Amino acid sequence: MVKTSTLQDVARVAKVSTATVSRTLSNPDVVSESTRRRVSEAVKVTGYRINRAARNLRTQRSHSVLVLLPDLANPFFSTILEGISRILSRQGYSMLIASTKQVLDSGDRLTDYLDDARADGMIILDGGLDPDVVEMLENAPQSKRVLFACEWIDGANFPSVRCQNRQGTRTAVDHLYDLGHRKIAHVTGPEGNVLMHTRKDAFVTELGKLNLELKPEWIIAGDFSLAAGCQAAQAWITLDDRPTAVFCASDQLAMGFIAELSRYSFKVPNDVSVMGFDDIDLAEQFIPPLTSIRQDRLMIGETAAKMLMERILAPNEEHSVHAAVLPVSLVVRESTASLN
Amino acid sequence: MVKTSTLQDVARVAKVSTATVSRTLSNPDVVSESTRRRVSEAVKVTGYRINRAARNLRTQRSHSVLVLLPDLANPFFSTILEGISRILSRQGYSMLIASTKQVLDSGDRLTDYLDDARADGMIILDGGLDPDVVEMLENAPQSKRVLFACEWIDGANFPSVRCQNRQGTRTAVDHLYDLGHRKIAHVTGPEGNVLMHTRKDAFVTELGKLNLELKPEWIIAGDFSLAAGCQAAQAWITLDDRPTAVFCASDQLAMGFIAELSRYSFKVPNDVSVMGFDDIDLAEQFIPPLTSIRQDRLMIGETAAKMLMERILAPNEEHSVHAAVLPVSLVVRESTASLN
DNA sequence: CTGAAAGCGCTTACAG
DNA sequence: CTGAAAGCGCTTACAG
Repeated sequence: MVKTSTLQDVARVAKVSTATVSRTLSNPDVVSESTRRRVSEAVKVTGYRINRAARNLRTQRSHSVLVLLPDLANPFFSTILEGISRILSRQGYSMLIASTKQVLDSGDRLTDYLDDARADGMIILDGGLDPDVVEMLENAPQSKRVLFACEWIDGANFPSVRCQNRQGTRTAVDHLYDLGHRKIAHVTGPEGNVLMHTRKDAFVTELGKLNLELKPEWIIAGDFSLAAGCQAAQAWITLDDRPTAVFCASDQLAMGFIAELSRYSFKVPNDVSVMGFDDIDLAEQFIPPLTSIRQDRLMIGETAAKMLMERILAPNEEHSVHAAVLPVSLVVRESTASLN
Repeated sequence: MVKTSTLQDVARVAKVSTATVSRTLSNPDVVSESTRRRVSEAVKVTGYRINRAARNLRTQRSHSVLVLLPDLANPFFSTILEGISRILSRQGYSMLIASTKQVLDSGDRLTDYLDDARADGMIILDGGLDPDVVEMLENAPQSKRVLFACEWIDGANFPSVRCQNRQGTRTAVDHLYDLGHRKIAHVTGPEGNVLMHTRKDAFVTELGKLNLELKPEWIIAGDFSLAAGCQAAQAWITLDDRPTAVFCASDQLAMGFIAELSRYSFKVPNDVSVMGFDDIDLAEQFIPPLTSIRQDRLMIGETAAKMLMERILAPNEEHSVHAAVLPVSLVVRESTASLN
């Protein structure tokens, strides 16, 4: 372990006080031109790097943000992380990652990250927190630095970023309707999930508006996963009166659905139109390429990080945006077709 | 911002010194039973949480590890992160994530993370670092705390974790051979990538061993992506003498390859057997389900984290394992079939 | 087993 | 514009 140089070393070389070195580095305008030169020369000579642990302790800031995922292994989140990280690193902040399960299993509380000076704020991508965990978050003195993205907690008042789930669902149903479909099924996300309810509700509403029949068995319970999509396909197959189109609450569901159908020699879109939600990267390469509702995950991440940073850097200001709802768009590919 | 209680507060309540509180918390065996009780009572009363910034400064440890990815948006890495995170959190360490591009674009040096007390070590999942960056890492005083996973740097001496790339490639070729294929093509990873070269080299060697013909145009340049897989399919289609089997260096390549073929009405595996490498989650659900070489990404992550933690916690010991090479296995599904 | 004291490396009011 | 000094909240040799 080689000793790295400290502010003291720089001060000694530049023949100024450590206060002046610190000022030069963090607020150059406030020192004289010649001092600035001497200090930056000394920094170069000594190879000085600021010690962030020391700065963090002194400034009472960790300069880190925690991103909490339901599941680290879920690829849905990668692009969102990219967006978050871009904004954070631009502000000199680091991105800490953890999964809800790991944090809670280890006996830690979510608020510990804020309380023990590990993170200045957190972005939660998991709307499935237990009510008592949510309550603790709400009552935490630091609750102003907690923000939800993608999912959110109904009834709680955290700022959040999400996509237009209702609008996207309407667009999906309308697309199928415009293709001539009148019997449309929905494969849902997991029970209790806020996105599942929002999309299902919007689905039912839109069918009502269009005066379409909706048999109870046309709402097929799923959970966003490939495997659930496969099971949903089984359910569809056994129906007496099969819907001619299926709107799945996620692309993974749609892919599983189509994959399973093909094992039973059903053709998509010839035998049934299928569409998803999210427009993940693979949707385009799937066979058939998947019609989907696109959400801009990079923008979700960037928006969430910007909103959180505002709250961290100016905690006492009023922040105009409390919930950012980002646009979605219909991407028509080959898994949906006219009813003929 | 509510004031959280400090060691001082706990000491006052427990009527002991801060030294004793600190000891009780970090090394309970060394204090008396009664002290232990008084302190833990005081901790409860005050709601004390350790301030990690202070501890980090005092102990000269950040209690964080940086994981460096080539690209945050690539889902290949998610399970590896899960594995790393499990081990780290068990040791009270946090996981910092950044992408090579972002770090270097921001003007920071990779070694800054180690030098400025942000991270105690780093796991690099990017074998494509520029030679000057590698040189800087090697010469850094902290180079003992740098470890590569999945990919590595040829010629550099960092500890690393990887899968059996050669063995996996041999297994893939043998599988196709056993099915009766004698004309086998290979779609490679990106030029310059260490996995690409390893797998290509192993492929050529194995074909040689089996006395199989290998025309130069049967090695098709790719880059691990879906899009490259599509292009490779185009290349395969235009061949006069088409190989009857194709070994792709990644599952994404294989999926792109198959997707594109299907647009030209070629059937897999009837017209050509195709297999991938990695066995990503989706491989099983693809149509047809993809034959692949499975690498255990969870174990890669866990092994990497364990090896790094050993080096962080016992920097002066000799560490027996310098390179961990983890087993792969053949997963036979429906994208490969007997030549008939 | 316990306490007094030093010190990790910064930043920042305060005074000049 | 600059410096002396205090202090962020811990841990740990040292002494008893």
